[in-house]
Amino acid sequence: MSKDILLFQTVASVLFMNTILSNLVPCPPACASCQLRKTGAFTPVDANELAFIEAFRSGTLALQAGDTLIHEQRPSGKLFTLYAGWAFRYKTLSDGRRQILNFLLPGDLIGLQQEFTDGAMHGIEAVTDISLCVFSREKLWDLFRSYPSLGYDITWLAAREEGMVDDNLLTAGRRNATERVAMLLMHLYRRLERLGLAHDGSVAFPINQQHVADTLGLSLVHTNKTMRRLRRLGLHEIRNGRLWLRNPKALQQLADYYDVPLRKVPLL
Amino acid sequence: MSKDILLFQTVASVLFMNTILSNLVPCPPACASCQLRKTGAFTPVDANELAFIEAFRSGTLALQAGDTLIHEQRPSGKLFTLYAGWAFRYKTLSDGRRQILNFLLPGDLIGLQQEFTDGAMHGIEAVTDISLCVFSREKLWDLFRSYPSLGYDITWLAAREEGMVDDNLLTAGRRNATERVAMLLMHLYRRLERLGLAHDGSVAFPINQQHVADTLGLSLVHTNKTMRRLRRLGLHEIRNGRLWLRNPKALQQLADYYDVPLRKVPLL
DNA sequence: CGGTAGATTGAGAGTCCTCAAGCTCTGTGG
DNA sequence: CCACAGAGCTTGAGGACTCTCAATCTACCG
Repeated sequence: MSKDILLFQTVASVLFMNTILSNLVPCPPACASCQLRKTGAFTPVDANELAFIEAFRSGTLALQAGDTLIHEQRPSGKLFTLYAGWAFRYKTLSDGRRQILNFLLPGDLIGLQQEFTDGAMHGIEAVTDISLCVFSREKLWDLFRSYPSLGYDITWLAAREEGMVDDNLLTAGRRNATERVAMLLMHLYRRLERLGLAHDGSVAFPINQQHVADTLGLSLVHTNKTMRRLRRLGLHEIRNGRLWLRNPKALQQLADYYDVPLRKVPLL
Repeated sequence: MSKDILLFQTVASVLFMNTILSNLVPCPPACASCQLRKTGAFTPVDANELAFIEAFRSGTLALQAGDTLIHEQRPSGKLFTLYAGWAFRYKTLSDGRRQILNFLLPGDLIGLQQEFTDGAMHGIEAVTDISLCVFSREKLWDLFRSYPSLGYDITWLAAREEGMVDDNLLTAGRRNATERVAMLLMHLYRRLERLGLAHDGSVAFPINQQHVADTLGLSLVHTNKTMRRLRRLGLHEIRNGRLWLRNPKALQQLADYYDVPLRKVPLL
């Protein structure tokens, strides 16, 4: 830590420091100044809806990389919208084998299944430092009653996430290691790009090979060898926490990936 | 076909014949006489809601085993509730590899993702002859607006189905062949049991080993060898289209399966 | 009795996994 | 300024699990 930073720390709160050090983007105090909505990736809401969302929101929350937002098995009582950073949903078997179900990126609604699903639960863990808007579950019914349009949006989000898990199941069940890696790279790149998070042909890529392995249902070693090969073939490059698709065409073909028209998505 | 049947055919419509021959249970003309609701597996609705559902329903449909209800890629414009029989959701890669995403049993809502999901679509195929209630998608928004409680129910169903796909992803990604088979047998048995479809310790089991393989992400041959072994070990038995769990404890342990308290589920 | 769908089995080949080390980079402490 | 520890990435080797190919067998149907 440099002298300047140390000096700075004497006048800034530790919390704020963490923010600076990790590049965490905190949630804005009011939904009106939400930066996510300005990306154009989300469906617009009218003033009334926005006001309701604002009232629905019970606060914000910041977690550090590696923290657990929702524990497997333990119901959470809250809903969240991920505002900044990466997280993932996962399930584990009792002997520790872990499967990542899907990654959560800014704008994703978190915790909906906790309420409804009757199977065992899933956990949610932060990949990077993250900031979230918090909603209380008790008010969810109010939302459906008062603003059916928002209820409709929530159903949309639920169905969209299911579609994502569907894709991951197809990948884990029927693609080989090479195809799986290619699929994941394409999928994440496109999602981030849609959010306007691609810069100079690259996107942030904060996950490690263990995350990739747990997502794809592969071992760490085989994941490594597969990614290494794809990199040697010049298909992609991961460096300094960023991902470049050096040959998207080839990756797309390998993965049997189809680009879909980017639709706007609801944002709560 | 026996003489009696041939004789009978002369006075009955072919459609009706199909019904008889396949044991198809047709949808009742009115929701008030819905047999599914009487099973006790579903959350009760009040008279107003029931009336709305009745109005929402635009008709019924019967399909034969093997028929495709919704084609991959092609949007369907309709929603369905499966009334009787088995179906499944699936996705395929362009070279034909198929992954079954989840099985659909009586009471399951079908086609919700078609509206919302932005990835490629999934197909839906009938395993047995099936009968369905049909709803027009245009009225879905009406439903949310007029009966927020039903909108809430639909979100519930969407989240519940996602939970099921989550489980299947964990299975395909992290369980070995033996565990996968054990998991599927437990899962299907419990779901059918909950619907009151277990009789004398067995449930209908109309799927073949190719279905099992496509569900679990295994090859047909390896699926066969695995199921054969479990049967030799006395864990289960499949005969005449029915499934017996001869040793549920062992299956449960193998699969790392946890029985969950059976909650009532909404029914549209 | 031939034809077809589905279940079985054997054999050999691959893909993927586990075990075991090294290597690189970064932050920490002496 | 360098040794050291920890996290993450890489590589090699051998073995286990699954896959593909090829038949055979059974049950049911016309």
